[in-house]
Amino acid sequence: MQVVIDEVADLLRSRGERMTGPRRAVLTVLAERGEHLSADAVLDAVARFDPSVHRASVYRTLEALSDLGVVQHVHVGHGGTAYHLVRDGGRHLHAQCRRCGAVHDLPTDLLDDVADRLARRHAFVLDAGHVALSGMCRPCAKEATAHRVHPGLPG
Amino acid sequence: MQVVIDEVADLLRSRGERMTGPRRAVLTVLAERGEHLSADAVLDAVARFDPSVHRASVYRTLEALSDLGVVQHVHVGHGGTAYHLVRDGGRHLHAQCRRCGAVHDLPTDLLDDVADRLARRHAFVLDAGHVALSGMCRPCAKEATAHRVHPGLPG
DNA sequence: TTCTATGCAAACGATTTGCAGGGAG
DNA sequence: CTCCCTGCAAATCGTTTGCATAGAA
Repeated sequence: MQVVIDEVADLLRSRGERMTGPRRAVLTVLAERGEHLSADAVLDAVARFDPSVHRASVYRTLEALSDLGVVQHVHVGHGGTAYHLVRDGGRHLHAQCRRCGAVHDLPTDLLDDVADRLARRHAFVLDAGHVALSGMCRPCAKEATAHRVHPGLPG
Repeated sequence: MQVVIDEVADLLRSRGERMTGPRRAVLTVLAERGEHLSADAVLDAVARFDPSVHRASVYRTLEALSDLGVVQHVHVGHGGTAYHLVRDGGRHLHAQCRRCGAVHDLPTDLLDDVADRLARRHAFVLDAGHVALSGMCRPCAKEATAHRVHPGLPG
């Protein structure tokens, strides 16, 4: 984890930028929880060990780290954005459950065929990882079915 | 077009709801331009023949028509939402160019195989039409390449 | 010392809500 | 005559920006 911070620090300095407290904090949060976090979730986690870090700094840090290529963001349904460290595996795909909101990682090649078809028949160059596919994870799908009102019953 | 309005009016009344001026206006706009419109674009178009229709009513109307199943929305990158009438063909898919913002329609079956794989191997039930795939249309992809700074050139 | 990044507060754009009155059925 | 829908204004949510200053190199 310290390794991550040191590497990013070098990267920053090589561009005339700086490693600071808020940036260390954001990196730590993203590294410790391998998940996809909203800006707000990052802020919360950061605040837990340094409440003086300001909301705006979190946004600015996430942007700076994105420019560096260290962080990526995914657009998820309903206008949300999720951030995560770029892992060694490189770009991967995402699917978000519209019920519980969780973001799942998917293998990079899942949409390769679709990308081919899009390029060939629809003149469209797909950037598969930038927007999360939408749907429901199995547990939520089950619950949703269970809670659905049965035909014939009141309500 | 009048047909659309009459049908929706019946649907509304069958639920104890009402066909009103603003709702007629929104339906007309969505029917006349078969495109995917943002709430703001709908407002603009509506205002052209009835400026007294309020922004809030457009949002409320779009929501009401969505509940009816007459209108669908798609989430597009960067937090936008696009609305369109449900066409006879039923659910279709969308791809948005992240450069020019245009939303393209795609055949419904494009993601069938992917949906199968997701269900089988990743316990995820895909709702393919609800979020637009992201990428670039060919013209934009060409321009983006052309405008890219060449290595070795200043800038 | 220099110049980037920060905290703060205010601005922002898209969407939502409470309320009293207007109008569809 | 009812009660849903509307216009209006204010609130809300997530994000961005201008500014003076703290602090990294």
